[in-house]
Amino acid sequence: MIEAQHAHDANKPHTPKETEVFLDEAEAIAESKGQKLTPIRRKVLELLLDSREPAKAYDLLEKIEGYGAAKPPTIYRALDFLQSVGLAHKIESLNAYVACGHINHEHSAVFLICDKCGGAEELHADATSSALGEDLRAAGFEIKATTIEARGICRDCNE
Amino acid sequence: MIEAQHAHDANKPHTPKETEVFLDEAEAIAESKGQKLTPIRRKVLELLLDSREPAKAYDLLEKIEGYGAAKPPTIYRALDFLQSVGLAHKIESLNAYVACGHINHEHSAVFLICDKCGGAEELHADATSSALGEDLRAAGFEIKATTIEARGICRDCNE
DNA sequence: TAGGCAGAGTGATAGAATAACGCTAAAGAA
DNA sequence: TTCTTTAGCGTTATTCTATCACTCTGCCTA
Repeated sequence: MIEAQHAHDANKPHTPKETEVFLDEAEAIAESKGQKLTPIRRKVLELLLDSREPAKAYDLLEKIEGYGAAKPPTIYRALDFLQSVGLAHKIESLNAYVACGHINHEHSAVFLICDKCGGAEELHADATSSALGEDLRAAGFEIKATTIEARGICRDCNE
Repeated sequence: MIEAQHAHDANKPHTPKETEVFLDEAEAIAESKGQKLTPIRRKVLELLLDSREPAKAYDLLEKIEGYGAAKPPTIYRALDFLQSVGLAHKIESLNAYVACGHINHEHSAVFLICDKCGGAEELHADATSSALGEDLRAAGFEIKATTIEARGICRDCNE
């Protein structure tokens, strides 16, 4: 098992150094799953990490441009890959993407989306997850994946 | 308070009669909020009720056609209205819409989306809702709305 | 009656995502 | 090594989802 206990806090800006460390961890994680973090995938993940807010696919498209004018499928393929190995999430209610802040957790994450600052915090909400699992089992539903998102005002914006 | 305890089960097909009764209830609900269930809004709600699966906006567009060729804004305005008065929900992970099956609940609904039959059951998951409220309070987050959706296989399809 | 406004029509466009194809280069088999 | 396969990416086009900006109408109210 790869140890990817990374230093940075997903909700704070990070230094270039931290980002690079994280990207190297991500590469190791991908390889531990027999997958490759190609330059494009790495670049997209880097953009997600650098973004203070959930990133839209077409914004990534523009930002990656200096790199070699990317077209939509390029971005979407990279995003699909990152999601498939657990390095990124899609926030359905925003049609936007974030780097995963909790590598190594078999998580069903909860996202707290602040309507004021536009940020999205990834919360590891154990009570919610287990309650949901319970409610769904009771309903006879076999879970494959869950999406939990909350809109509101975050702690910082409420001060 | 209007009593809108309606007879039909949201996950079973309903008779035209049931649909009409429900639409009349819906009209009363809208009016109790100082809003009007105009013919277009009523028609869109009717289409949602008649649909066995979550309905896509552009499918509604086609179905409403005999009615007077509608354009996208017409549908989206009707859907926005229905959501605003709690008569419909958007399922974010499908970009599709359903009539609300639990009128009169101040609910944060949970949707169980079956990958096999394509249906979406609206579940009143109390344990989950309160756990989520708890987790979010603990995180200092002020909730305005929540989206909870599960993908998987429903009870019926598992038999 | 005049004014204001919500609702709806309409054409255009923005934004999100995928289809379908071909090319290349690296990995695996012979 | 050489052949074969396949994953990844480039490219064009298209589909699907949603909103903008403007107009018109009919209702309510002053």
